[in-house]
Amino acid sequence: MEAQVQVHDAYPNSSLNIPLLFPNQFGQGGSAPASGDADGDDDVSGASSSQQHIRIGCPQHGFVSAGASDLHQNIDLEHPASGPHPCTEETSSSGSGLQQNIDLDHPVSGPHRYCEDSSSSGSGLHKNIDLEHPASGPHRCSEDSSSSGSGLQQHNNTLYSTETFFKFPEVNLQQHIKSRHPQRNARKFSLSKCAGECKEILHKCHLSKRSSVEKFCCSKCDYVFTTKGNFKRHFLSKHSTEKPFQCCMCDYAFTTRWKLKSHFLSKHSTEKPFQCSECDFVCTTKGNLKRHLLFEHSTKKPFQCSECDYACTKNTMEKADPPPALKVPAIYIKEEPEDETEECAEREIQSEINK
DNA sequence: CAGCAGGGGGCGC
DNA sequence: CGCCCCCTGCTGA
Ligand SMILES: [Zn+2]
Ligand SMILES: [Zn+2]
Ligand SMILES: [Zn+2]
Repeated sequence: MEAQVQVHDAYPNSSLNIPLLFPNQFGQGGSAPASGDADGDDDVSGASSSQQHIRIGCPQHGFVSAGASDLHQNIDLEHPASGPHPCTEETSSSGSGLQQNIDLDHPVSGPHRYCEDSSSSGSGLHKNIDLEHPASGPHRCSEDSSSSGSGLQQHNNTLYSTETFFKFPEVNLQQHIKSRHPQRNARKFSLSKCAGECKEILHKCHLSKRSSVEKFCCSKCDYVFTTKGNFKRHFLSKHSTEKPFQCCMCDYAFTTRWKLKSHFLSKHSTEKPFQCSECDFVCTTKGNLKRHLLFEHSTKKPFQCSECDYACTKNTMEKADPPPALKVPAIYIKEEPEDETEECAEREIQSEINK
């Protein structure tokens, strides 16, 4: 929560300036694959972990856990000493490869919590600060060799330039890793049973015999993806509980950095960079502006019923203008008049009629 | 009607 | 892989 996510300009048409206050101390604001470990710990609230007084550092990455159980759990889950070493990214699944991965601990990476002003309050995460960073006790920063109290304090002050509000709110090691070391998370993912499962349910296929284009099919839901990356994203969002990208201002977590960014911009930023050219309306997303334009300033009704003259601005199950005479289920409202969708709609209608 | 989260396509690096 | 785009669905005013 404390460090900034590197902000690419998601809104090139605006001067949107997200108040990310903390320098990216961990490196280049690195790529953070949307992936996680296998523990399935989806509780991003971070507010529930039994606290013990003994702090034990994880030998793998130096983070000082709040409790021995946390540490143990971490070691079991994050640094398996044995096992099949499934890896999605490497053809080699040998133990040495695993060791190599482990040795790559803490590459340059950026933590991925969006943080706003320190004067803000109300984040459930914030209340954990005292748990993690009491006034005394050893605090080894996982990314920093500085382990002395004063050194760390200085370190934290540097990291979290807005006084002391955002330090380490995470209450256990896993949460710490999730929030601080996404890159590392990615590696863990590659080692985890989660990744193994991901690999298991990925079926490469060629949709058409004529086509040489490889497609990626999820065997769990039979969805076909055009790229492996899209499949992986799908896996993470649908078949995994991991959401490594946590918002610092609320308890929401996301599977991708971009979604976190979107969330932060819409929920925690006061900026509304999208201004309607026809009225005073402003909003946070381009999509909303587009919808507004469609609803408010367009006389076009692109969605024409194939069965009658009814037309409207929507093609969804949202409340649309009810058809004049008969209530036509949304399924009967055909899409934009493209050949394929038209055929599709016709087929659907036919099948409904046949029922 | 607007805010916002979820999810997939696709492009550029 | 990160990012942007788009669409969809849910929700509440
Ligand atoms: Zn699936
Ligand atoms: Zn948030
Ligand atoms: Zn307008």
